[in-house]
Amino acid sequence: MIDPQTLLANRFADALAAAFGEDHRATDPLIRPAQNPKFGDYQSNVAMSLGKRLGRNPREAAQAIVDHLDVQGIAEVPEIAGPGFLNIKLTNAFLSEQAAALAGDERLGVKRTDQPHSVVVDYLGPNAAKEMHVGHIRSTVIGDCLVRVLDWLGHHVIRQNHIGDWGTQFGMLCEYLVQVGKADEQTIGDLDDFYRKAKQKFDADPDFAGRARKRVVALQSGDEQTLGVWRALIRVSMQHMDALCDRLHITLTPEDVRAESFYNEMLATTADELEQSGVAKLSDGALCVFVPKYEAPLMIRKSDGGFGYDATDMAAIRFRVNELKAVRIVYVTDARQTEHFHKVFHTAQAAGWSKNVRLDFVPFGAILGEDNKPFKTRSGDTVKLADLLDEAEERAGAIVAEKNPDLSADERDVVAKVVGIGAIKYADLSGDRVKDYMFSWSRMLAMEGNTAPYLQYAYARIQSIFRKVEGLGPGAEGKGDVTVAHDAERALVLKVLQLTSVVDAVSEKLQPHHLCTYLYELSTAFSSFYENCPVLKADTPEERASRLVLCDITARTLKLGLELLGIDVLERM
RNA sequence: GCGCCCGUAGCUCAGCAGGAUAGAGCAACGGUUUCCUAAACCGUAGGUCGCGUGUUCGAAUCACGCCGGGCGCGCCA
Repeated sequence: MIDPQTLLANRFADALAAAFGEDHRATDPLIRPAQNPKFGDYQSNVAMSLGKRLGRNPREAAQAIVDHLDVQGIAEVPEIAGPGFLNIKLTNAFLSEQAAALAGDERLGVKRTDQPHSVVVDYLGPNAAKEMHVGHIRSTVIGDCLVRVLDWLGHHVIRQNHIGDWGTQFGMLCEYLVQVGKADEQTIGDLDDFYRKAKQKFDADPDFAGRARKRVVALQSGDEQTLGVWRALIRVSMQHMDALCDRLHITLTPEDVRAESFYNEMLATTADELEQSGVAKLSDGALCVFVPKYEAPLMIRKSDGGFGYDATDMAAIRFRVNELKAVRIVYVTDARQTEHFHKVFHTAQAAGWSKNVRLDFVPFGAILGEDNKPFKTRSGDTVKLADLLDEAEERAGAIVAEKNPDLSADERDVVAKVVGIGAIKYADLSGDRVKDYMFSWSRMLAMEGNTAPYLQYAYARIQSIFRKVEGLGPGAEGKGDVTVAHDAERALVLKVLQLTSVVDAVSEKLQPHHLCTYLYELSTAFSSFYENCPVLKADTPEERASRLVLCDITARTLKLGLELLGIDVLERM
C-alpha cells in the first residue's frame, strides 16, 4: 500500500506531464494535508507558482491540471479555490479500503527504505568521571529515538557511545584513588563524591596537582598500575551508566561504547595527515585548522605536543568513515558545541575524508527550571539522573493511586514506572529540540495536552475495548471490512494514514517532535471518535466490526509510534 | 568585539522546504457520565506572530537592519 500523499503526488506528476509536457513531471506538486477540513483533506499549491512560471493565469493552470488528473477511486475531482488552490477530498470508499489494508499490514504502511545506508549515530557520550545528570537525558533520549526510526526504516544503524574517559581529570582521579587506598571497584562508591574531593585537593594542594599531572602521562604511556586503577574506575562508571540506560529503555549496549581512549593511538597519524595535506598549519607552536568565520582554530595538536578532544573528534570521524563504512554520521550533542562540530565537519571535508558522506549535526537546547534558569535542585546542585527518574516514578505512582484505586499494588508500580519514565522522555522529545525547554512535573504528567500519559491513556482505552470483545466470543476481533461514514471516523483514518510521511520526515530532518505532534493529533482524533462512535454498542454488527478495525489500526499506530520514541504502552492504567 | 541560537495568546508550546480565517494544552468561564476507562469529551473568551524595511499574486515562514534574551569564542572537554 502507498500513503495518500505519495499516491496523489504520483497522480499529479502524470497530470502535470500530460498538461504541460514531460519536463513538468518532476515539478513538485506541493501536496500537503489541508489545514482546515473545509478545504478538503489534502491540497495542492502547485498551480500558483506554475502559472506564474508559465505566464498563465493560475486558475487556468489549475483547471488544466484537473482536466488531466486521474484520481478515480481515490478522491473526488479537486475543487479550484481562491487564486488556484486545488482542494482534494478523498472518497470514503478509498479511506475504507486503506484502513482495511492497514489492518493486515504489520508495518502500518511504512515501507522499508530501498536505499539502506550505514548510519553512525553518536549519542549519550557521558563523562566517565562523573555521575550522569539531567543534562544527559537529552542526547540519550533524542539519539535513541533517531536510532529507532532509522532502524525501523531499514537502515544499518551503528550506535556509538563516545564516552569521555581520557584526559587530565582522569590523572587527577587515579592519583586520588591511589592516595586514599580505594583503587578497586568495590570501594569506589559514589562517583561524584570522590570527584568533588579530588578536585578540591587538586585545587588546594600543589603537590597533589603535580602528581596528578604525572599520572596523566603515566596513564597515556601505558603504566600498568595506573591503567589498573583507571580500568576499575571506568568499570564502575559503565555499570552506573548501564543501569540508567536500562531504566530509560535505551537501546545502547556496552558493545556500543567507543570511548575517547579508543582513539588515542590514532591521534598522531590523524594529526600528521592533516599537517601533510596542508589542511592544518602550525600557529604559536600548535597545529591548527583555521575555519572561515571563526577566530579560534580547531586545535589538532597542542604546542606541548599533546592532543585534546579536537584531535579525538577528527580521529573518530576518520574511523567512522574508513572502518565503520558510514555514509551518514549523526551527532546528537548540546547546541553549545555547534561551532566545534562545524569546524570538525569543515576540516573533514577539506581533508577529503567525508566525500559522499552526509554529516548531520543534531543540536539540542538546555533544560530550564520553572524560574527560567538552568534546571537545578532546590539547593542549587545539578540534578542527578537517577534521582530524577526516582521522582518521576514516585509522582506518577501518586497520581495512579489517586486516579485508579482499583489497581493492585503490583500493577500500580508497573504503571507508575511506565508512565513516569514515559512522561520524562516524552517531555524531552515533544518540543523542537534546538530550543531550551522548561521542565515541569505537572505539565509532563498531565492527562490533558501533548503528553505521554495522554497517549498511553488513549492506547489503554482501546485495549479495554478489546478485552471486552474477547469476553463476548470469537468473530469480532478487528479484522475485515471497513466502512468509513462518520466524520470522526474519517478524521481518524486520515490521521492514521499520515504515519509514513511523518516517519520519513523524522528520519530526514532528525526532529522527533514531529512524531510526537502526530501521535497527539492521532490521540485527539481517537478521543473524538471514542465519544461519538460507539464501538461495542454500534448499531449493526458490520459497523461494530468496522469500528473494531479502526481501533486496531489506531492502537497499533500508537504503539509503534511510542516505540519509535522509546516509550512503552500499557494495557490498562 | 566576532559568531551561533531563540523571540507566536496571561503561562507552556506547535506551525516556519511561503499559501486561504495563525493552532493546541494550562489558567478563566460554561456544558457533557442510565452508554466501550470522565486520567476523557464539547463549547466561549483570549494574538499589532519582538520592531522595521524589502522580495512576492501571497510572509509567522524568505532576505537585510534593529531591539530583547541565551550560548560560544587557542592550547579544558
